[in-house]
Amino acid sequence: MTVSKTAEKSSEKPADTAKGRKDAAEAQPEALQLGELSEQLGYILKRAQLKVFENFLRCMASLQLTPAQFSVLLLVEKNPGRNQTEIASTLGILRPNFVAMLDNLESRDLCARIRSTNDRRSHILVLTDKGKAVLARAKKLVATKHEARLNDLLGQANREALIAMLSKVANEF
Amino acid sequence: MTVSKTAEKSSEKPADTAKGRKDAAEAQPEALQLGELSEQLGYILKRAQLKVFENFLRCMASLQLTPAQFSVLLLVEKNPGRNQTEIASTLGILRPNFVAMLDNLESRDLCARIRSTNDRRSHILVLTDKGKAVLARAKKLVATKHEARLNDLLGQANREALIAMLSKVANEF
DNA sequence: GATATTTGATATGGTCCATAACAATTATCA
DNA sequence: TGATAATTGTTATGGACCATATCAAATATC
Repeated sequence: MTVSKTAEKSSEKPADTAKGRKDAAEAQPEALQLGELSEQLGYILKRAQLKVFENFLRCMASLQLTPAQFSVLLLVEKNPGRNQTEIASTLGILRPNFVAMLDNLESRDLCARIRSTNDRRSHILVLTDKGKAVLARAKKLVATKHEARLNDLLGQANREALIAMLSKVANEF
Repeated sequence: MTVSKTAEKSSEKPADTAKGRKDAAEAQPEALQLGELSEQLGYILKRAQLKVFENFLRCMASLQLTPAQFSVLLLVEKNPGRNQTEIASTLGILRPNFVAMLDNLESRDLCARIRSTNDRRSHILVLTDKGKAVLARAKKLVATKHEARLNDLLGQANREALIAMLSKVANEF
């Protein structure tokens, strides 16, 4: 389905620099027909997902949190005392790829790895005080600037219906 | 929001090999609490998108078409006589990245680049006969095996509502 | 006709995802 | 108990996808 993440650079200049144009009569850029593409589930899903992630990053610019990082902080907060493998696998992150991610969060003093006394192989993950504070601010930004945008766009009822249907697709498709 | 594409390997073995467990009483894997994550738009969107792409690839296994390749074939069919830049930009693909993609499709004799006589810089894209035939079969597979699955899951009305809302998000978020 | 722009292409780097392999630690069980 | 298997975090590595700079050929602009 394609749809890159190039984002806002839709080059809103008149685009009058098209080619096939002799008179001043036909000056349209002759937009392409999307055709059946505009009803393809995967195509629309990916476009929507890219737009949502873009907006998320803009809303979180002041905290410098990516969607993935935000999800890690949320999950660690809700599940204290879990190790890397448990957190990573719940999020669908492979353990090897989770290492660098945690290195990042830990270097920013947002979370910490603690050697478990029960099983000295594993690292228990916890949020630092700063991590808790940042997550609290992040939640507010997400709620007021990000999720609220869905209400403005779809309305409360439709927003809930959308989330419900997407969950169903994510779980049962 | 994370959610890798590791797919089906959810390791459905009893997972009884957990740690904190002395008696046979408490043998649950103690699933993590998703908490607010399960209502995060981006998280669910990405999960749903990965599932849909997975299913798309399975449905198209016999034709070896990725979602991106399918979208290119669809767009070229609906817009004959367009060049690489036009097709690529409509799909949100950057021109440099579109080259290898076309090399692939052309090597499989699904589409062809034709030097334009009007503007000898550009390559007009067309589907080959084989490309048209493959696309026709692909459409049928997508309709019967892929998109039909949404109806089975949500019902016709909800399916249309979901597509409409996702389009709105993709265009106006 | 000199300069700028466009098109397809190459080279390159970044990010994310996936697999193999390893040391340290723990579990299994003969 | 002790040999073997499994688990945890980690490193190394490769692939797929995305983005930028740059280039030659062709065209547009002035």
